[in-house]
Amino acid sequence: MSDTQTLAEKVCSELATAIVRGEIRPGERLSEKALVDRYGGSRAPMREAIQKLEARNLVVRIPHAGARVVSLSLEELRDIYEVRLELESMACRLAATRMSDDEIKDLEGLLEEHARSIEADQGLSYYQKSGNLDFHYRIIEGSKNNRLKQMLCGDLYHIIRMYRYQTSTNKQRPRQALKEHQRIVEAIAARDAELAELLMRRHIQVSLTNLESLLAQQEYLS
Amino acid sequence: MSDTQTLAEKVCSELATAIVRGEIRPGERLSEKALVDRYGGSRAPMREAIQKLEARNLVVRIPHAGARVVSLSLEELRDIYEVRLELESMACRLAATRMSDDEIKDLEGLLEEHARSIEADQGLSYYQKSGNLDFHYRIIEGSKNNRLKQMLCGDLYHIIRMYRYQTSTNKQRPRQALKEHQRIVEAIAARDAELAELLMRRHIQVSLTNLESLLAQQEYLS
DNA sequence: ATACAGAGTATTGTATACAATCTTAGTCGT
DNA sequence: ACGACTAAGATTGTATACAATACTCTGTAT
Repeated sequence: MSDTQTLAEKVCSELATAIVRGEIRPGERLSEKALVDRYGGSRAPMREAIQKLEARNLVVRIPHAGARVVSLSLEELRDIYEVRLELESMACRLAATRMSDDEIKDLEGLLEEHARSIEADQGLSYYQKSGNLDFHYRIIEGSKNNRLKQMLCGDLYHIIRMYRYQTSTNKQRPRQALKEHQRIVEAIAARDAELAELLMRRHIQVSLTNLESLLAQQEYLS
Repeated sequence: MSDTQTLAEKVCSELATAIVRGEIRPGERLSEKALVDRYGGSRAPMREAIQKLEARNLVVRIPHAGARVVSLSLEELRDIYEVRLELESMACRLAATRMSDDEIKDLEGLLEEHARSIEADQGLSYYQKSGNLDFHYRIIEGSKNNRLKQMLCGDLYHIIRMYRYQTSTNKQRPRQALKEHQRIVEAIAARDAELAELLMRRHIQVSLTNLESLLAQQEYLS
């Protein structure tokens, strides 16, 4: 069971990271021939890779006209954030009743690690990069709802990460974010689902609010 | 712009309805050759059709092993209902603030139609079939959130309709459901987002509660 | 009788070739 | 100068052929 991975899957995941990293820009075209030239193989696997990306909402395909990297308007981005806000709050509520004591212990340990990393003031970027995601990911895991997990991690997060430069709020408030994380975990440990949901909602709300103010500015211009 | 629809799309939508109607049963295999024999054409479009179905979560594909119609456990179904409950409640909350007065008027008209149809006691099945869906669809539309609409109508509803025999609750309570619909619309018309969300949540909750009791029974057996 | 191994078949993954559609550049007319 | 039409080129949709993998059935050994 070494490399049973299909070529289409490999190309798909490579393209996905390239898109998320911005190496391929929104609106840019993905021609099948160009992918053949770049990754080798034939058109069939490339086509399949593109379709997989379409399923992840990373590209838009128009019959006979080709595929383009998705290019979201601010309004579409607001829609996504709105849904994410709701689903992740829900996940937090469920996690408060469904996480095992051990999982909660682990989560507390993770936060302590983050705290140390911040105090050392050198893992700041670490905290930003994977730490924040890690925390949210564990909450989602804790919801014990696989469909929810699939929707949040599979569909929404790819796009959110792609446009993460919008979430400039989080950049210089790691301590504040950590505090909020801690209070969320406290609520979960207390099995207080309502409070946990509320705190998570507030925690994510800042990004959404920012986005909405951007939207408002944009409307002034038109 | 007559029949610019691609063969893969045609096969995909035909298969989708066949799956939702139960003509192709959960767990059944979808061989590419069989599809060629049934729908004509060659393997390439059939493959693409299957991939599209996978994107809709109607089939599961395993590399080198083929595709099967998705077969959900009760637990997976619970997950889906849980997410649907949350998202549709959210849609209702948003609709209360975002629907235009005209749209609300239309919605009230729709409910009056349903009422007549029920009193006549002949369109009972009509109410069940498209009427119920129509109501929920309009609320979702009213949320003005296209991503939310896509998730609910595109991904979740296909599967929910596929397993609708589970929602036996709704069968003999059209009057009750209509009442609930009316109160929801009243809340929307009053622009009371919180109440509208709460009422929708309760309205859908019965199905979820049923499912959970089924789950509980199942656990007794194991 | 059951479990395991292996060959053969069937099915999927990939490559290439052809047909249909769109895009683009250029020309013509107003 | 600008817009509509036309034709060449490029790209996608479809068909067919080959390669790689998985499934199945048979036979043997325990």
